[in-house]
Amino acid sequence: MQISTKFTIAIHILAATEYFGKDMKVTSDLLSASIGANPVIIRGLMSDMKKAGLIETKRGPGGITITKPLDQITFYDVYEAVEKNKDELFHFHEAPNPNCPVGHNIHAALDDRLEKAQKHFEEDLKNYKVSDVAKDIHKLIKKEEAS
Amino acid sequence: MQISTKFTIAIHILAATEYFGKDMKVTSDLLSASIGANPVIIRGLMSDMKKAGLIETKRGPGGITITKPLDQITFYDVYEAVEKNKDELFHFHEAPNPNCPVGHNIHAALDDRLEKAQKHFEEDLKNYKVSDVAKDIHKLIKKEEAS
DNA sequence: TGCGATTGTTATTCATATTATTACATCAAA
DNA sequence: TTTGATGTAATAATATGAATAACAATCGCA
Repeated sequence: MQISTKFTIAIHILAATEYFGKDMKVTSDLLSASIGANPVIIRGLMSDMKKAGLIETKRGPGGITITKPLDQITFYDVYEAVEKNKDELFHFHEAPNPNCPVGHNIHAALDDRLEKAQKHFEEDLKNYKVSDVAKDIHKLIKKEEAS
Repeated sequence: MQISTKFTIAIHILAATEYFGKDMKVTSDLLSASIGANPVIIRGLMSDMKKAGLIETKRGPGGITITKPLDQITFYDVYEAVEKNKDELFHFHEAPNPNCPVGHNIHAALDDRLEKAQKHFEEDLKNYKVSDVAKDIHKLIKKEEAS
């Protein structure tokens, strides 16, 4: 029961692109090295985020460009872009017995509440900006360099 | 990426026990039939909920007894009792590169925010009471019987 | 005391989802 | 047209979830 690594990897992609993008070309191979995940996974996430309008990619010359300022990208944007099965955070058991009065009605009694909880979770994700993560990384790196 | 069926099954167990408990002995086999899941799974969840103090069980004579009034059991109590890996809702990729400044600091920059989002999710689950589900089931069954 | 019923628990298998890997087509720019 | 990157499919490896079988442990009752 965990949200897949795709989510944290995608945020890592954005943060690393912001950090390295000024100085060098950011490719799936470079990101793969920073993240420690397979380049194909990175490319898949790049593709997902491209479809969601968060980044631009180019073949050949390669490299990622972030299309929106990071302070306009929330955790929810990333979550929505890359996570599968996000439509149903809760997983209902398949076959409650239709001949049992409880089994027959459990769905109706539960679904609204689960949807509400899921909605609240998603809304909360909108409160975290990727730019804040990027800022913290800059700070942490500066602190390291100073010491 | 889904919360396992354990959670909804556990709520089903409580609701069915409340509904049937007055009239008959509620065993893992009975629940298994209502829920459509294997009795061993049910027993495992019974055991988890027993440890969490939500129900009492007995061998031999068998049957579940709910030890707390249902309006004192929230979705969070159930979630906490049965869900594995609930300590880390978000799944970090294992091996960010320690030699990369971003890979090296991504954890520190992200963990607090992920913990906060997780905490909010858990807090929200405390707003839903199992008794409300049970009440709705009673209502729905009565409506069916009337028609 | 011994029997039947039920929970408690382990081990095994099966199914599904996640991640890694290989391979190669596609495309953009020099 | 060559080079270097993305895009994507197919496959394998791994992890997790769930089903199942088997049996020990326990309780109540005759």
